[in-house]
Amino acid sequence: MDFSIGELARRTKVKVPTIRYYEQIGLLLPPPRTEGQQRRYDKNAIARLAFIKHARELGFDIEAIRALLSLQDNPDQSCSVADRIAKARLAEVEERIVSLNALRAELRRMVEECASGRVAECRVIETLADSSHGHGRLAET
Amino acid sequence: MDFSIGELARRTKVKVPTIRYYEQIGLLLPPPRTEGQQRRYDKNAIARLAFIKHARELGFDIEAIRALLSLQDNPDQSCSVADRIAKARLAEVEERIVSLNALRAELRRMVEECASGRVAECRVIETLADSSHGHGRLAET
DNA sequence: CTTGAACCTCTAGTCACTATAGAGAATACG
DNA sequence: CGTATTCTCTATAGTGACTAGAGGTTCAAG
Repeated sequence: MDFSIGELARRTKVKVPTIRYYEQIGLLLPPPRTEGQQRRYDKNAIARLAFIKHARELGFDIEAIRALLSLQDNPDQSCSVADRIAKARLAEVEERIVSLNALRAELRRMVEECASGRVAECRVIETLADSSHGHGRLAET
Repeated sequence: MDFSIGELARRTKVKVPTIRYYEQIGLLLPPPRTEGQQRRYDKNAIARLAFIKHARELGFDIEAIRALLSLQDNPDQSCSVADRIAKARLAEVEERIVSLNALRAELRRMVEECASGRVAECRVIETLADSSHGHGRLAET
């Protein structure tokens, strides 16, 4: 019925050091320990960790997840906070897609125009050296 | 003809500490100093820093930029290395766009289905808690 | 009982900066 | 020339979300 951190890692596909890290920053409660101080988990831990994992995959940051978890723990509250967090994340993602599309366009142009000759006439290098590019923060990746 | 680090920062829109950082990691050569040990730059520094800035905006990492700069410094080499670096970056960006599109779809579904009632029946929280989601690393943002 | 995989804590490293502190240098104005 | 303001200097630490490593302990199988 209860199992080790390695088993939890296997079942959730979250790495062992990451689980310990989540405990350290307070996303996971410290579980009971064996006499030898090894952590023992139950299926509630799987559910909570799966929640965290899924939220991370969707790009929510730790603070957002902390808020979402506390909502999950208090199901009588209004869900407007959850809604707001999700909408904010959606807006970020949409903005990001726009700038990555611009990025892709410029990279494609660069690559297509490269004649694979000498650097002296390379469009890749030339494009980078060209200072007439006004875009703000395109990348951040 | 020569100017301070603050002036270079203003002209390239790269922050002063970032310029010093680039010097520290060897992307920019240490410039001459005044008697009082303040850095003095010329227009070559503007060009090089603009190159770096543009490459960063396109999401090239420091190591890639180091390679691109060394190509720029030796224009007789083949440009196939530059081509390869740019293509690799393009591939990264395209992969990223694909996963962000999947992300956007899931977030939209979440947000649309949220009836803004109690958390107990909130689709946002429910979706996150649902462990039947097999996508690998979607986000990383 | 012995082996060896899995576990423990703690510290430091990743990336590309950004922030802060405390001190000295340069410039504008009166 | 004095002084006030702004700029610059170095050095160190912090960011987010982990990941890697050292060095030691515990557990379960055989």
